[in-house]
Amino acid sequence: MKKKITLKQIARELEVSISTVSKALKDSGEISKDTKDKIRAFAKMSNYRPNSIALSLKNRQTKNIGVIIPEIVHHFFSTVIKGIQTYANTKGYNLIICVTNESYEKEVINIELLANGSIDGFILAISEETEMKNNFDHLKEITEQGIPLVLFDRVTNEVACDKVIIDDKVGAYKAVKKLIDNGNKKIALLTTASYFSVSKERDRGYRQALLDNNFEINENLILELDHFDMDDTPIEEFFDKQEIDAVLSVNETFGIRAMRVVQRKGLKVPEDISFIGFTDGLLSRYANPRLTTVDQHGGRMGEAAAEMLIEKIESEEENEIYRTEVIKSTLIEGDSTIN
Amino acid sequence: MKKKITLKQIARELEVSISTVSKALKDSGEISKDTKDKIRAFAKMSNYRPNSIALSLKNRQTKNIGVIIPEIVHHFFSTVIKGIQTYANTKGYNLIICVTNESYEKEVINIELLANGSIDGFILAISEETEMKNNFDHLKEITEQGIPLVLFDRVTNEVACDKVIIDDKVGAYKAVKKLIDNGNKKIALLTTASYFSVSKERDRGYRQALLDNNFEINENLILELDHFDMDDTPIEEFFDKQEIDAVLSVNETFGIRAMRVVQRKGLKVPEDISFIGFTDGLLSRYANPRLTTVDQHGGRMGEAAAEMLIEKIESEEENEIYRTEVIKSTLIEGDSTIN
DNA sequence: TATCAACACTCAAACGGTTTCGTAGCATTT
DNA sequence: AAATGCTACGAAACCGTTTGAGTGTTGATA
Repeated sequence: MKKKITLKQIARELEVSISTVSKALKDSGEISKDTKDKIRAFAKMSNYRPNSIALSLKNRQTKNIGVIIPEIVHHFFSTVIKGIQTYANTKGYNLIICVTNESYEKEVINIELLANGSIDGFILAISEETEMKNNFDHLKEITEQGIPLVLFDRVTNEVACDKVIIDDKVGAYKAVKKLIDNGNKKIALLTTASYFSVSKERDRGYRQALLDNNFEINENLILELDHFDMDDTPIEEFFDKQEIDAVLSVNETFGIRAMRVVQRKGLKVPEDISFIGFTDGLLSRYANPRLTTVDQHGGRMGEAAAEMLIEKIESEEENEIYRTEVIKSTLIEGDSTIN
Repeated sequence: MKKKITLKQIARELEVSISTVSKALKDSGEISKDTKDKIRAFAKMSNYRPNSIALSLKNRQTKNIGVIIPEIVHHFFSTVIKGIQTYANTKGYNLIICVTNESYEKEVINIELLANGSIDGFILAISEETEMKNNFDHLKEITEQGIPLVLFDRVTNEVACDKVIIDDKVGAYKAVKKLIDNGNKKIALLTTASYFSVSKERDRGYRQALLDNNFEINENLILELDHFDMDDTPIEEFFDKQEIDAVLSVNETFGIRAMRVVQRKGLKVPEDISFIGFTDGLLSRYANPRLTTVDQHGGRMGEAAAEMLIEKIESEEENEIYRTEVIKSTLIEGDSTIN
């Protein structure tokens, strides 16, 4: 087993000083060609690579980005990570990824763990529990410490930092508009509990589109579901108690599940009832029929977030100007709506 | 903005030496109670946390694990990551995740980038291109440098290290056995190009099961597909040219796509034709009918890999004894087979 | 009254690099 | 011959922490 070689060892071996070795490898003009060649040959032979920890300590930068997300087995979030990776890699940054499992405590712990010099900045989507508690002190603290932070998707106004979101409201609006234009009258909304920032925006878009088109808002047409409850009974009851001709779902799974429920009831999609979901993931793509969706462009969000963060990290001045970038959502026409 | 505070600053502020501060915070017996109390109070007040980079340099351990995977927007791999996280977190390790996009070059680069002291060990699934090239020098190199390495899922015998795999062959065998027991006669296999280690094993299990039950192996019943080709024509032709009453697919997507093709042809699943896929992901769960699958237990694989790696990292002796842990796959009965 | 241990600290080296400054040795200028 | 300028290298500080060795003061012991 050949251990990692250091400058010191090279220096001793070649009987020069450590600084000479360092300078030679950096192609400094201070070192003669002969010495340089000798040192470089030896370094190459012994496969020398500078220790990145030592560099981090010296330069006070780690070239690591802390990415904190609520869930990883999740199409949208993994897409965002991919986007972050793509951009970060071109800039020489690595990703330290922590999953909070939607827990407030884990979010706090992970942030504290990384804020001690392990990373140059954070990219984070707020966990459900944190949104519920509405407590963002841990985030304020890192910004106060001067650690750059970019929030994406699940954001809050409480914290002054860069943000990347999609136009959830507009996305929902466009979806409902399409359903209305197709002649649908009873348009339902499948959503999650109302304290989630994204659901809230989508809910707003839904209502706005209805109002703008002279529809009345019927609260009976709005069904709140729980992520973790896999029981379809509430969905069945919802569709049993009233006639519905179109559905907007704030995510993929509710949409797919509802589609199955109505299909089992013998309805045809999209002839009898139309569906539009959020998130253009695998589920939507492989659904039968292919679900029409509002694409959130997770990849682009990730890239945007990474770009904003790295810009902040590498800029000298401490400007306190924060931007919020809005990624445009797109309606992807599948076969669950009439096109 | 309050910058991170260091031992040196505390020392200056309290007019003691750096070592006194350090020792006081570590509750050393060398320091008097009075001084200790004073220092600890100040440290707490100023929210002191030791710089983890400095500690890494000193202790020559980073408490970071490098995880290198071919793809992240992928149910199986993200499940594995989750498993790794779960175990690693309990041991105080963080994850640095790199995605190779199935590229050999990216695999090499990412390994080199992290092998310079950034991580204490690697968990890795070999990229497709690397499997194709059959070149594992970069992996051999890190083991030679004494950096612990655990390979999972996509492994090779060329590299001496710990491994975690599932019993792909047995999984496929059990699946085919079930199809045979259900009375099916024409059992097809949907697979990928043959140089992928996992496909190879699943192929073997398929053949073995057939042979053991006195079936002839008919190469016409085996269809090789490309991941990235979304065109269903080859699948359609495959099912057009012959009668098939059961299908084993080496992944989810081929299975779901084939199921849709035959459903469009008017066949009923599972009455007319049965399907079993590998990977129990969202797609299978939300498919219509719910796909019967061979569950690979990605989470357990991840946990096992993390456990093996951390054990190696934290063990003093350099034993050259390597284990291969085999995770048992389970047949999850959905509605795409007769149960 | 020396001697010695205990106490409560400080010093300095080390981890592996980078970088500023200093200087020995030589050649060139005046 | 003295002053100057280059070249090519070394010494040392620094990043933030740990830790073994060293030190000055006190009180007890022989």
